[in-house]
Amino acid sequence: MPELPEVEIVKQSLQKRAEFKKINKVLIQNRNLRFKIQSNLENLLKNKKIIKISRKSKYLIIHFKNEKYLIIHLGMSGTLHFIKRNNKNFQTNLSFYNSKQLPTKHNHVEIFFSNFKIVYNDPRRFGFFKFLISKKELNDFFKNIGPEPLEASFDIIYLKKKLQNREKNIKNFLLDQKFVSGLGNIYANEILFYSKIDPFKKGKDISNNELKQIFKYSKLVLKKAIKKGGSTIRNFKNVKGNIGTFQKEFKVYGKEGINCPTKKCREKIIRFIISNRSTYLCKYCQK
DNA sequence: AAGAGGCCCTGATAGC
DNA sequence: TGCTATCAGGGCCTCT
Repeated sequence: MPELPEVEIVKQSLQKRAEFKKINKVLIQNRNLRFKIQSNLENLLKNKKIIKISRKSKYLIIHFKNEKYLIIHLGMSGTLHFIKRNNKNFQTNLSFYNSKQLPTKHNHVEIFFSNFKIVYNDPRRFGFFKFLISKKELNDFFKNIGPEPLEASFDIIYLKKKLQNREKNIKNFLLDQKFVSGLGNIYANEILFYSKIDPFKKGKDISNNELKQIFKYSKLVLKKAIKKGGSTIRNFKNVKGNIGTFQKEFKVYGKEGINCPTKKCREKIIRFIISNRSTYLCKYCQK
């Protein structure tokens, strides 16, 4: 589910419920995520109090004291579920919770607090958990991650410098986390539609005016998506929490064959594949 | 070095 | 009903 706006929404609800809370116990059902979960993660997290929860691009960062961090990435299909304890006899068993909303399969990690637990579910297992033991490890982890569109360092000068003389098309640039972080396939498509730029256009061919459009709409689209609670598509049954509505505002993503939403434009949205990712555009509006 | 594509994995859906 | 093919919100790795 997660591009920057969706991870931001998850972060906000995590903050509300788990910030300043102590982890009592961790149960790992399946360690084989994108990277194998380290064998001592349960011990590392046991009895640790969460002092802060933040987000960097599509990564969640759980902060503990003495510069210890847990990175959580949701991959393509990762979700976090909050399950309240409803039984005086606290048991580390899924069946002891009112968990009708919880999927029955792929609940890989359970993090127990005194009155609730957080369950990590991920059918495709492209997500991961990684524990970092110093500020330096944290900095190193993010050293190849570029600025988010909403950060100050993402400005016209930066854009121009990065795109000039480059053969790579602008769609791939927007998906390249080293160049700009937090965007994924949905928002890259949407931003290019708003900016009226052909996704196939090479970095070196992007005009100054087009740079301004990318600058403007990458911020605008993300802000609006966050405001709408993110996008919820391909809703997994029984999953609660994914209540975003930005998918209702998609202009081109998933709209193949639909009329272009631009007033007076009579073209239909078409779909191409760029680097194995579906790319939607109006060939009349996007030049 | 830069850029494109393969691949990790499961599930939903479409078409026969 | 049951196959098969295709597609999916990410990103690391390998090849050219």
